[in-house]
Amino acid sequence: MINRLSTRLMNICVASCCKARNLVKAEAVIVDGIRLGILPSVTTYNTLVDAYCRFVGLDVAYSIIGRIKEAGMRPDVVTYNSLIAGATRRQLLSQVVDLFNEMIDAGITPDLWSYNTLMHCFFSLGKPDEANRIFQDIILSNFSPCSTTFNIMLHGLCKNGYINNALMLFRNLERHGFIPEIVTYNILINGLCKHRRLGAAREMLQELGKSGLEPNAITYTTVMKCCFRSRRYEQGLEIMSVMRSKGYTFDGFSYCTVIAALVKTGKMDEANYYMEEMMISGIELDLVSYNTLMNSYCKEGKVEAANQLLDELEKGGLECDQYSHTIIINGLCKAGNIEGALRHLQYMNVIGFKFNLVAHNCLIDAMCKSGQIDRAMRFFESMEIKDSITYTSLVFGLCRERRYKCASKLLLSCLRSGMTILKSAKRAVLDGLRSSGLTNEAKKLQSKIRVARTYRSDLDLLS
DNA sequence: ATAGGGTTAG
Repeated sequence: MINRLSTRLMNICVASCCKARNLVKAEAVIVDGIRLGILPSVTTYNTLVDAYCRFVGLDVAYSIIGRIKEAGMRPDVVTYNSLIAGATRRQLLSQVVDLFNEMIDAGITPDLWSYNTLMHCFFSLGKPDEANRIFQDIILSNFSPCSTTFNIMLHGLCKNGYINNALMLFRNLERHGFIPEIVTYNILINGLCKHRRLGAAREMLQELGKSGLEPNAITYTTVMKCCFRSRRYEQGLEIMSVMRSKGYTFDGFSYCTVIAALVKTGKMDEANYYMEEMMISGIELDLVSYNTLMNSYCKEGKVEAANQLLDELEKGGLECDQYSHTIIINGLCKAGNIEGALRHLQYMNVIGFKFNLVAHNCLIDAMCKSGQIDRAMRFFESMEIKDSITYTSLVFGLCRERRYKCASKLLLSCLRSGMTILKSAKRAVLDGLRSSGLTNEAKKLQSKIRVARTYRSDLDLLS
């Protein structure tokens, strides 16, 4: 009895060390416990599995299964659920599937948590059909879905472009005996904002108010971000001041939203003010905060400082992502250092990052703006993926060099690939053709643009 | 022990 109580105490200690990301101390607590004759339970190990998954790596977490067996116990459904969640966070589908099978082979029956996580995994990998199959299985099986099941489903539908299906499911929630939570509303408001359905988002916000729930910091940050995205900066900043005056948590997410918007609009004084405030607020800076700071440095031309920050965060145990590197590449481009940017792009490639469209677009634009249009065209040919931003930069670049015929060809191939292009880019080409006496070419281009548009809307109707 | 908001390019 005393020992079991001690085990529970040990679990509380281990959990608190894990929460503080101090895994060395967590292990030390276990060693000390064993010395005193207190044996860890599966729960103790499960706590470790989750922490190793989150903060160290999947392999180390997985190796705990061996330790559980050595201690004469068996891993349980929680052990596997934690590992599956870890693999899901890292988007490792094959490992998720392997773990699932291994769990079943070990005679452990997956529970609702397992299926919820699996569903989330499929959604985050862009496999909505598979996720939906799991959802149907849950509904038809003996499990009763819980609120998380519905929230994961709604979020997954929104993220995969099925906002209308999400709304339909939302309207049917009551039939499933489920009352929307604040999380549910936040998921839908965000989905509507991302699909630029601001009116519907506002209605949802009102509905949230009427339901008796209070919007929280996440709701506010979502709506604020939406304002910035639709270039209503004043309105966004107003929401920020409401948040602050009403005493809502103003955390790293909110700071990054505001700082990025200020940097984007060139309001560097205000951006610096909030950056300073964020840094002295005691909020632990995470990767996204660092990326936001790096981008701000770059905007001021301090690429070296941004690079230092990149080293600093890696020394601090964080791992740079493609945003970090793209921000540096963009910074180098904007500072006119195309060679440096190309070197960094190659470095990204060497350390295992996949093709990054944004980084390539930065380089295309920089080459165009520095008068190296032929180099830009060669670089363009080498790109495995292109989008409307790639084309826009090049079309403007070609117009700047008065190569209107070439610009016209590129414009058409953009439209014919089903992409849209800025109106101002079309106008630059048409005006250019006319001003250089190619009136006939301009007319032809205009009608071809019209044909491309009709064709595109036919495609839209078909899909 | 799973779910919601933040960072890059024309």
